[in-house]
Amino acid sequence: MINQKLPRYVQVYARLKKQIESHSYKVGEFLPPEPELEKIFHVSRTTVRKAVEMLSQEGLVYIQQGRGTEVLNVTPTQKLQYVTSFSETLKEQGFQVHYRDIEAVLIPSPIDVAEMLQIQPGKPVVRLDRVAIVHDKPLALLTNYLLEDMVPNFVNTIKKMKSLYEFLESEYNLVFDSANDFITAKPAPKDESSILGVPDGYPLLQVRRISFIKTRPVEFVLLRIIGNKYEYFVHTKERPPKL
Amino acid sequence: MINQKLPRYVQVYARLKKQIESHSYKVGEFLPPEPELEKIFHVSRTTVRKAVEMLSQEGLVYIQQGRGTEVLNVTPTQKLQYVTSFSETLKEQGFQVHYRDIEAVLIPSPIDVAEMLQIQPGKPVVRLDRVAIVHDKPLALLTNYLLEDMVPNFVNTIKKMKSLYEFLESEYNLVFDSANDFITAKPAPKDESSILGVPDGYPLLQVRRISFIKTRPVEFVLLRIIGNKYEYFVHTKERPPKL
DNA sequence: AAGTGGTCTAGACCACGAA
DNA sequence: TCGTGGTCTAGACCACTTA
Repeated sequence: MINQKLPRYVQVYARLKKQIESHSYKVGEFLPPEPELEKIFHVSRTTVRKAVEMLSQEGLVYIQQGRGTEVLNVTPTQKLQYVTSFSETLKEQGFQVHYRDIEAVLIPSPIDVAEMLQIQPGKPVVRLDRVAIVHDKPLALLTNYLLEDMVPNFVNTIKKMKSLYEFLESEYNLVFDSANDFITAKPAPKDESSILGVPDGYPLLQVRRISFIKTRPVEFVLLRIIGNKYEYFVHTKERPPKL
Repeated sequence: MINQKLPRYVQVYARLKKQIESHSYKVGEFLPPEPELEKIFHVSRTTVRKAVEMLSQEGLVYIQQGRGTEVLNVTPTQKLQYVTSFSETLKEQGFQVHYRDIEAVLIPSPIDVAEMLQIQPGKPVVRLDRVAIVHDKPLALLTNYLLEDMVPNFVNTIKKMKSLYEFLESEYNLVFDSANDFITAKPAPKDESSILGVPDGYPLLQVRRISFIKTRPVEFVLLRIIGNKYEYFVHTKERPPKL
């Protein structure tokens, strides 16, 4: 076993997940009842329940009191409720992305960016501009602002990079814990439309993202995607209990 | 107590939430440690932890091993990670919405709708069209498709209705458990632009929603919102463990 | 070293769904 | 009625943060 140090409930979760994805447990069937799972994995009820709960959170199973835990069909778009980068999302959907016209500069933070990142205006940030290319055509413009002290010497090291988030993790050991996205539609201004190769005023899907490490905002992203070429997927869950 | 029948962890959750929202526990402060909470509420550790976990899921607190559980600042936009209707979302943000040109018809399901709802094409569905009005101006077009057998006699009963979801709950005892949204930007076609009062081809934020009860799709919604007049908010969380 | 949250157990009883 | 998942307890030990 590679993951000897992982908590038991994670191990149970992983093994169940593998069996679901390999169709050892087929869609529409039920998982073994919890007392069975206790015996199978030699763990307590609590541990079993936490593992199954994780599967449920991911949308892999549907738990019903009195009936059992049903295996659901996993659509590939279903997994995107976690913090992922634009390029990872596209890769999931089978598109090869690369970036052109990459440019990184160290600048004093503009007011709006400073506000988003909850820092003093003028505090240095790295601004990274890129054009996302899919099938040899521009799909989107990306502008990232990163706190300079989180990514020292960033500007000189980024020349080739497939995914920013993978780069940040490998080079700086930075992983975002959560993110807030604000999505809207807007007409493409002249400079953006010319780069993207669409008519002036063409609809763009604009995403403003603030990324957090613990509770601290460390990145602000402005994404402008050609409308009708990309869909943003969101899964929403049941409400919290009414009181 | 009104909620005598609720599980204890929900009661603990509710009381903690109330204290956070009334600033009895201030932003940046820490909740009492879990052993303290056990004593305060006279419950076991498990129960305390489940309650705190719920607060964390809602983004009200940030739990840190070895440090404590920190109270976070709650922005009003932060609560929208649950299934809500368009009008409820707008109301949260302080906008008064009402609907005009409400029209409901019983029709055989078109192919694309049938596909979304996983039913036979032609199976009867209720189609509901509305124009959402804010500040006396059109903001969005809404088209809902509902399985006919879920909402018998719907067409004759909807004349006045503030929120469809509230209506469905009170009249038919229908509450959606989850929903999938697909968001994109598209140019307004002629018929839609004239109703919305925007130029032909103006950017619209389009949301396609499939709503579920248990695992069964029961509603398909097509939302077309005037770009730049509305922001769709999404909070994404940490990833599941790497295996 | 002390105190926090994280994991885990064994066992009990309750609530719901199907037969 | 029986078997399922849901709630809850008391207690133990581990892992992390801070001092």
